[in-house]
Amino acid sequence: MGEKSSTDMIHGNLDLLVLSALADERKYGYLIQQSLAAASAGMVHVQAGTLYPLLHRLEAEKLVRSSWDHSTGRKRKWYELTPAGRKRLTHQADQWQQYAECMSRMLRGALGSALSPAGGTL
Amino acid sequence: MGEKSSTDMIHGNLDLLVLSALADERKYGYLIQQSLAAASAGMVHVQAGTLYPLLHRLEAEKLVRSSWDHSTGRKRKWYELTPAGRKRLTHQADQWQQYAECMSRMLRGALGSALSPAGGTL
DNA sequence: ATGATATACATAGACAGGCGATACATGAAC
DNA sequence: GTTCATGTATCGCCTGTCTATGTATATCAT
Repeated sequence: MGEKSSTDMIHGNLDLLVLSALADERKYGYLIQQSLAAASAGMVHVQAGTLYPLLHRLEAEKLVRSSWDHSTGRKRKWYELTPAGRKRLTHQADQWQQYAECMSRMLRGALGSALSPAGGTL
Repeated sequence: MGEKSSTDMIHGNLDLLVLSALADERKYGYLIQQSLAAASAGMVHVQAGTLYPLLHRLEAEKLVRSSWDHSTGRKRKWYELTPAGRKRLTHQADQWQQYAECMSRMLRGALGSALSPAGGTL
């Protein structure tokens, strides 16, 4: 019930993930969704209702730019990183790394105690 | 100023951090605040307006239990993990670890490309 | 051909977590 | 006696994510 899906931890890092998905090549929304799912081995499911507004926001912030492709039957909106977006990607990835290491350190310490609690409540 | 503070990434993991702060010994709110800041070398600043409601929520979920101490001049509300809380801590820490590794893998891949972009836009 | 499913984009409303502001009370320092 | 650190608490706001819904085309099985 109270279980939080792993996608819950994503909060605040979705920008980063989407940016990272665009690092190697331009992609359209649906493709970003698929490639994130693939790259994360199914851990990351970005909902369409989350992704598209997010993409619009990134574009408004000039971190990505888009162009429509009507040549195929299904219209696709291709997104690519702007230089600013690429810069943001590296910066934010770096920040995340620092944060993750910090968390790991803290959790390692706590888990040591968790296995042998002071109160001996177990 | 679209800069997000590192505390922004905390979203959804604050429960976990607070739980971890209580792993080794019982603490009261203000002390949790201080010890998290110390353990994270200043990276994690839990606001009072965030912490206390969170603590109440954890207690409602039976993950922690509290008791007032009026013996000193300043009244303090001491919190300690329940067995359920300890279980949640280990479980959630494990989940986080998996998630973090996943993120790291994805970012490493992306950053490789970020330094040598396909479009050569740099 | 008809209907189900996958592709593809989009918006709207609800919800929850975290933040800033504010409040109040005690103890210590000056 | 006033200022600062301690200590707990609530409220309203913002933002990010989710669910539900809507539209339209391509593909595949029946």
